[in-house]
Amino acid sequence: MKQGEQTRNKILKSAGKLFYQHGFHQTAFSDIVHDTGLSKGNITYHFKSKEDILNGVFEQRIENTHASLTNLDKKYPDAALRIEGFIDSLLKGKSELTRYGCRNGSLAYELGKSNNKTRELSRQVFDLTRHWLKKQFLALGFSTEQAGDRAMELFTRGQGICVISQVYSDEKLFEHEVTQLKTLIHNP
Amino acid sequence: MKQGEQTRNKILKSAGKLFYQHGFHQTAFSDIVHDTGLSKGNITYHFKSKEDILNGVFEQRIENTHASLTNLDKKYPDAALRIEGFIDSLLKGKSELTRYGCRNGSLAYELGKSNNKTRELSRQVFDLTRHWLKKQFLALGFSTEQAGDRAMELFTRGQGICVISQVYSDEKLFEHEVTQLKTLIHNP
DNA sequence: GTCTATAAGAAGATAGAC
DNA sequence: GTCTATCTTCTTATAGAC
Repeated sequence: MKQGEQTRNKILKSAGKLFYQHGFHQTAFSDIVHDTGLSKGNITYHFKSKEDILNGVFEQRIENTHASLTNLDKKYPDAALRIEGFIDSLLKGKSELTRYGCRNGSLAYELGKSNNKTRELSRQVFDLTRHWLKKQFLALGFSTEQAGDRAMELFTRGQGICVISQVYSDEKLFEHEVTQLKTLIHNP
Repeated sequence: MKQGEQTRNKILKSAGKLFYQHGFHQTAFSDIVHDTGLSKGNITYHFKSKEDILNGVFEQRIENTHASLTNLDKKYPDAALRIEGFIDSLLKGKSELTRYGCRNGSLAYELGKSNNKTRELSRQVFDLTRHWLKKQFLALGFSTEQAGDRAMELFTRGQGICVISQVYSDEKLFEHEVTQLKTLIHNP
């Protein structure tokens, strides 16, 4: 990896973390400067504005989400196990998810009200997971309509759980609600 | 109503709308000045800081939520009808809810990451609805545990639907998902 | 590519007149 | 109670040296 590319990734990683943990508007340019240890000028060289960094973060997340889902496909041969693996990955991240909410959902919710570009990018990230889930439910034998409904229910409940358990700062609540999502795999 | 109180309410109404439609950090003090038609000095006379306005908005929402739920109690004699009335009120607000998300959830999600006071106030608003829902499910004959689970499921799904349908800017999606919440009233 | 220094603007909070 | 005017700080963006 060239040095420029390395710096670029460092900025995106740092900004992605800060936007997630504090929100976009509560993250100042100078926060990214501090966190990366780079100079303001250097960051500006790679990204012409804060919004430009945001777009880069989203692109990175599209890649990461795609990689995670592909990883589940490789790890588990069976659709039921894949969905279970997906839910388990939520459980594994319960501490972060309870504290800061969903990486994508919280950012989308903060910025989607006004920023169309962000809403479009959020949609792309969401679609990756939503379509993957639908595919798994189809493989389980559900009809197209049913599979779409199941995927959407699992998805919306996941998002809602993140909102609620963050407000209540309650990991037990998170765990209980997310575990219940597994009933969606089998019940008719 | 005294003039001071009138002005105070005017500020809260305006700020509540702006915080909801644009988010807290994307609403500047000057936006509230413009929207109310009042002077900056006058607003500062009633609220010593922007965060003070925020707290006022939350107090107002606690009152409004309480009033809405009491209203449902008066309007419908039966628990099933009350829950249905609750869900119908969501459907009635679909345009706003799809565009800006949940009044309380979106603000809670934006600010809950860092602001403890806000998280505490959000919790109070959430609890009102959550406990009310649980009470209705208890009246329907569910066990304490089941009623709590139902209330929480209805609540989290509602929140999740708001996040998702905002990202997709899709009222049809909102309507479809919210309507499905009615199955929670009867199914075992 | 990376740095320091600075500009230009917006934000929230304050002071004092009426 | 309500206004105008000002202060201070923070935030983003830019310019130019190395």
